[in-house]
Amino acid sequence: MPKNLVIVESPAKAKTIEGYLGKDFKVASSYGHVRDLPKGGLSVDVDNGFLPTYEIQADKKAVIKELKKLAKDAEIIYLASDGDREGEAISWHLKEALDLNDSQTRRIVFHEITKNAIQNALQNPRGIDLNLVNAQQARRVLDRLVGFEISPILWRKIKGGLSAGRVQSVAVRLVVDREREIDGFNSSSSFKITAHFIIEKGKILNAELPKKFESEDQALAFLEKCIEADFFIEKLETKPSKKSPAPPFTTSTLQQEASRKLSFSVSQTMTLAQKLYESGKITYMRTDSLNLSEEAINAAASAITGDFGSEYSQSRRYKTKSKSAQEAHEAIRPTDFRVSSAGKDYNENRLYELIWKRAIASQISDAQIEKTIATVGISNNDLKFTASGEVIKFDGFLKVYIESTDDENSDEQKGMLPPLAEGQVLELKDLTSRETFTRPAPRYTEASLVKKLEEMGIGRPSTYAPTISTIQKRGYISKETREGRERKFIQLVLANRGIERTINTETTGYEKQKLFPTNIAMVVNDFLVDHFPNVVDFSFTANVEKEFDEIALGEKPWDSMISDFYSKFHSTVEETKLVERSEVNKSRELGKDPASERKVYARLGKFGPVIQIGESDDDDKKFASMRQGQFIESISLEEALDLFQLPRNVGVYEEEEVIAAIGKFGPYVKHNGKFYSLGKELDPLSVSIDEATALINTKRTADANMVIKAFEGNDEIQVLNGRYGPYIKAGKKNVKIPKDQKPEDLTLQECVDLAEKTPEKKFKGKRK
DNA sequence: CAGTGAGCGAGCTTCCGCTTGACTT
Repeated sequence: MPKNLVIVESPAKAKTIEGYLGKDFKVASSYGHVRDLPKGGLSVDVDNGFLPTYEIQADKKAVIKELKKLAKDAEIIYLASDGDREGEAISWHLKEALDLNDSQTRRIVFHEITKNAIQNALQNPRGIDLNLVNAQQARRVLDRLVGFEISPILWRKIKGGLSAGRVQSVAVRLVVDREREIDGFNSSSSFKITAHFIIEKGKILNAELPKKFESEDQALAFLEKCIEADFFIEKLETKPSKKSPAPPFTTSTLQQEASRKLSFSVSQTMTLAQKLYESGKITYMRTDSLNLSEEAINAAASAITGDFGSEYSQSRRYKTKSKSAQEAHEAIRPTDFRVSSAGKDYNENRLYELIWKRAIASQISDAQIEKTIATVGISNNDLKFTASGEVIKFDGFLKVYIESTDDENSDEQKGMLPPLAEGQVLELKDLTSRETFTRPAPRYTEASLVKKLEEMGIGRPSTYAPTISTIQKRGYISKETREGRERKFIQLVLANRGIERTINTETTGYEKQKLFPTNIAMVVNDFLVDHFPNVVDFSFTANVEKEFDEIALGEKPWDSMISDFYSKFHSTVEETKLVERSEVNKSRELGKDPASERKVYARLGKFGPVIQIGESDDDDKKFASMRQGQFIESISLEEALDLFQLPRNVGVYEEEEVIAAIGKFGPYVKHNGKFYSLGKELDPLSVSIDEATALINTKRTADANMVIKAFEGNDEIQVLNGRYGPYIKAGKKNVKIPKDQKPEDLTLQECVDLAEKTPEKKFKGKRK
């Protein structure tokens, strides 16, 4: 029987550590926090020193029972939860819940999972730091007070089930503010000049004018002057430069890169990383630390030297910039740098590879680059073109990893310039002036919102993914892909001494998986900004964090900090209860309906944003739901009136009426009881009877062709032609047909075999 | 795969931060 019990937070960690310690140690896990404020009510005694009531969480009863049993058999119990505020509190709650006495209890902390670090920690035990525990308690109580006092006001004034909180309300505010910024953005255009020069046979020099022209006339004047001009290399500069690798991943940077490079959602990244962690492939994935253990740095150096040569090895130690970082873990890295590929499936594999590359690159030498800038003079003008190129002299870390950016305007990789000499005369091939438009700040993606929150010190690595999903579940934010619209731009091209003007089109505003606020988010946000400006202030978290730090240092009692906050906060809560519902959910008057001469309003109705024609006390007032992407604050009268044209009678086909409308799944036409989706090209307001019948007929032929093969005596299994190609339908299972198989040649047995080989599909949809 | 929208009242919803599985269309 082991005489020592070590309790850590994570079971995977427990397993690893048990391997490091001898027979005298049993290592168990608490699975995170074990006690919390009860779910049901406030459970904070605001009249009595804010005394919290704690209870063992329902899902931790079994854990506590097991830990109690282990503790009874042990002489010494080491509480080894993380060394941060939350970890200290976990140790204290464990001590309370397990009824441990001081003499048998030790508190130990380690920052990396290595044999040395753990043995070192065991040699240096201490007691529980109650100041740190109190700082956590203050954090917990503050969040409960804010969340549980504001949310019920939202239920009464706006809609049931809504929520507000220190973290989520700021996240929503960021998205709402950005949407309004985009809505109010006035795009202006200017003219950018690029030139192609012929150097020698086949070699072309691309150059651009650093100055943009404000108007087409100015651009045209420049081009006209260039007809008579000579061009020459005025200056050639070569500068050595270097590039350094990015530090290894933290939770937030991993989420960002996996989003940009692999198109993973924030929660998908975390689920995959969790699997890699549990199978021992990577270190802990919820961390804000850039630190690598000495052992890891040495292991990386030896892997790099072995794979690429010693000139590629450059050990680096990174310091975490963010103040809020709590450094309880290492950065995210592979547990074994020699393994460049791991994971149980395609996506685990891709995520592992990303982590491996980033971590190993952080320990590889800088890339040495030679940058060349050529200045092209114009004989009859003081303006100059520039052309730049770079040559990689030593690739260094670029051999394995290139970081991506969110910046949509960032230059693609620059190539090498053709051989040039100062004074060299250039032959102009063509010169283009293209109208370009200024763009507003981009909408957030899940990952870029996490990045922003982290920069502001709001939220923690363990909560980024849940926060992003909460604000979507509450109906504040939706993640959408939206088609862009076409925009015309002017282009002037000078070639062969003549200038040609064309008007071309480009697509703008295409948004892929971006975050859009809903009307409810706007109403809730405005309410919070009006009445609780301090709580949704972008620096609220940073301010209270400073106070939590003071509590942790023993410089301030936790309950007086909470009391200072609460007295003002709670009186605001009481005042706010008196605010009228109609004051919070204002209806906006859009104008008059020309048909009925009645007023038109936009407001948040019981079932969502709605347009209303007629006064609220009219018996025959009319309603229409607003469409996605329409906002109460910005919808025009014209757009609003359009909504009343649906459902619309498109015409008659085969003696049956064709109706166009918008349903739950988007715009559709209905004919003879069947629905046909209109897709993105056709608008239900303008779709013609010809377009509608064409759609009905294509869908019919597709239906007729759907069954490729059926088997006699077995109606469970069929070979079908689906949207993504042929597939086998075996009961409820859909099985893709391998490329080397012809669908029409499949036998029943082959279908059965393929179906059996395919694992049950995991559910990926929304939970009810 | 709609059109809904009164007012009353009971009883429900909610926070953030630590952890994993169990569960569902």
